[in-house]
Amino acid sequence: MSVSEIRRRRGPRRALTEDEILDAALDLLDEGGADAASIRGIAARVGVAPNAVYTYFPDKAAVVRGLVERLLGGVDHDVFADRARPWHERVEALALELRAHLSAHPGAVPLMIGGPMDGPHALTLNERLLQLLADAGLGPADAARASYLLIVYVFGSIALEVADTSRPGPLPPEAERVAARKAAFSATPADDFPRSAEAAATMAGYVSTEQYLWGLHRILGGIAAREATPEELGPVDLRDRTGLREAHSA
Amino acid sequence: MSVSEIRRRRGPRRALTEDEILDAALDLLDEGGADAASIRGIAARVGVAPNAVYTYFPDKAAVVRGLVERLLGGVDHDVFADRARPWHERVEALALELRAHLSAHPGAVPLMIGGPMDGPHALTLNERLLQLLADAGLGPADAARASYLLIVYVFGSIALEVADTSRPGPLPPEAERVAARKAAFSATPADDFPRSAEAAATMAGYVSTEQYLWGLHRILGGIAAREATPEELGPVDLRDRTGLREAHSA
DNA sequence: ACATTATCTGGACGGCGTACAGGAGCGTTC
DNA sequence: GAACGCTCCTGTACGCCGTCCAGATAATGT
Repeated sequence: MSVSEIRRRRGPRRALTEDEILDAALDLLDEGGADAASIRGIAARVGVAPNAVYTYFPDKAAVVRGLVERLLGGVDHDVFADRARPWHERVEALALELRAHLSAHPGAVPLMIGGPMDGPHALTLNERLLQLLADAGLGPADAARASYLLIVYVFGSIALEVADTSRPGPLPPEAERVAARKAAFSATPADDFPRSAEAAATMAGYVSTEQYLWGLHRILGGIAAREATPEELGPVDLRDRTGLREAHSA
Repeated sequence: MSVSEIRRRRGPRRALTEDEILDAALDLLDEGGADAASIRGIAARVGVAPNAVYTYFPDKAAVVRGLVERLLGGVDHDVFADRARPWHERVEALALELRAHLSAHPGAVPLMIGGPMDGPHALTLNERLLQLLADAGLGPADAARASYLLIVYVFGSIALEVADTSRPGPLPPEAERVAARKAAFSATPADDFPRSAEAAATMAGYVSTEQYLWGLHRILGGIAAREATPEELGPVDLRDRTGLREAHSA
């Protein structure tokens, strides 16, 4: 301490740091959901006027980007760094670590999928995953597609889970969520949706982490099978209407 | 036409219908993104005062729910209804139909994953998918988990894709999106992220629909393998920190 | 000491979702 | 047919949001 920081700026000393602002934003996010993390709320929490925040971030989107970056930076890389373990165990460890880490701040999940994740921490995470898949013996193309698949599953799964319990505040414990889900689904008319009702009754015995891992294991199995027999993509009728709309122009 | 509708309400005739409001909301969504679909904007487009909308919907969330329901209701069920075809082809047809349908309104994707999809059309879709998986020979529990896995993949994949090109308006054609992606990724410093850069270079040759199908095929393969050898879930270290937080209370 | 520049403030603008009160249209009931 | 009562739409307003502008203040470079 007491190390006098060299100050390059000319004006008065800053009252805060970017990190303090992100801390306040994260607290508000955890307490009151995404709506509570407003510029004015953040400013009030750190004790400055609302527009003082614009000294540190150019606009709210930058604050959100910083928040996402901070959260992704907190992911523990050690739990899947051991290259001696089988690759699917390492992927599973990564998936569980990410899930645990992101579920601790459910309000941030919509912010993540709301914009591109291209910050340095996001890229680092992607890089680690690609390295992991390369260790597993996948070629560059398959590794890239497999990482995309895994990322979609991990983030999509958490996003859907958060969406189902979208009240602000921390996620309730898993048992409670399962119970609420059971109640909600069993309220669906079994006459109109017999299989949904049956599925609800069956699924109620499974905690959602187990369900999460089931899907992850199917994906890992599919990737492993692809690795074993790398046949080409079958003849598929690509009917991407999105691309067709502006065809024949230009 | 000219069928005089019986009017049960006592007051003056309604100037609009719920559908007109949803039409206007969808138009605004397509033109200007999620932000443009405001209550005031919708009201202006249909030519009423902003609060007149509250005659038809109790609040904005209800409008959004109606919008999501309308979009899900527009999914063509015929493309995967043929029970004579192999089940994985039917799932693929469903996935492609959903992708094409939702990509036509990218602004709506954040609205879908922003809240639970529990409307009648959403349940119908889930019901069809469960039926499809039951036709494939999966038991109720596996069918439920497999449908969850597929739904996560389809919606998560579209959501991430939309997030990467989050400017309002319709999605650009696929070739353009791939080019933009290539440019963005190749701008990542190859020194810090060598594998990401390599992946970007490799992936640039693949259109995103192909990538989408690659992941889908891995999932289908994983499900099929599970169907063939239904071994139990392996011994997995469940470390759900979410559930642990409130343990030992109550 | 002076000029320069970064920082924070009060105030304001336009937009949002939405609540409240009032007036006008229309079916119901005497 | 006239009065009633319900329904719809409007004007207005409140509190919130993100963000900009002008001004005061504090620190640095010269």
